[in-house]
Amino acid sequence: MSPYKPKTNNRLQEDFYIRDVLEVAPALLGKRLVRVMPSGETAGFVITETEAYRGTGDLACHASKGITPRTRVMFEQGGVLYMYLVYGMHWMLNVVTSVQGDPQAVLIRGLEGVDGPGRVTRTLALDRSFNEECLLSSGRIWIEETGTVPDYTTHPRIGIDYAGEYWKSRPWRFLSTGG
DNA sequence: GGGACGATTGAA
DNA sequence: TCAATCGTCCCA
Repeated sequence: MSPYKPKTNNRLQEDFYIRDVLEVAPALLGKRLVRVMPSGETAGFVITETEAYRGTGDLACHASKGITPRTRVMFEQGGVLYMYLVYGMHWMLNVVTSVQGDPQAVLIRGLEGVDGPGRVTRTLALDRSFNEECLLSSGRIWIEETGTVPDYTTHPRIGIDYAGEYWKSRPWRFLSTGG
C-alpha cells in the first residue's frame, strides 16, 4: 500500500455531499479517498468507479423498501457512510448524499489499482464499524479534492437484476476513462 | 423461529 | 461454472 501524506486541508465539505446523487456520483471520480489504517499509516487512493442509488423510487436502492435498521443511515443528511455486508462476506462502501429524508447513496466500486467494491473495503480495512461514520469530521476516513476532473463514461449498474428492466438499464454507473 | 436471498469474489 | 458465508427481512 502506497503511503499518502495529506498536504493541506483539502477535505470535501458538506455542500459537496448535499446534492442529488446523480451529481455527486460522477463528481467523486478523481477525488482522493483517504484512510488512516489501523497501523497508523495513511493511505490515499483516487476514486475511479462509482454507482448512484437514488431514493425510495429506485427499485435497485435498498431504501426502496423503506426505513429499516439497515437502511436508516441512508435517510440521514449527505456526508456519512453507509456500510453493509453482501453475500455474507463482502463489505460495501457507500457515501450518503442529498438532504435528510432523501435516501441516496454512492457505491464506491473502484479505486486506482483496486478494481471491485469488495476489494475496496478489503484493501482499506473497512467494515461495519464505519457505518454512519462522518466524512466531514472523521479522523480515520475522508475524501479530498485533487484538482483533477477526469473524463468518464456511463454504464448500467452491476448486480441488480432483481430491480427490473427499467432500473437495471439506468446508466448510473460512472467510470473514469483511462482509470 | 425458519428460510430465501444478495449493489461479490476467487477458484475449478 | 459455482461455492463461500451470514446479515437482513419477510412470513408464520
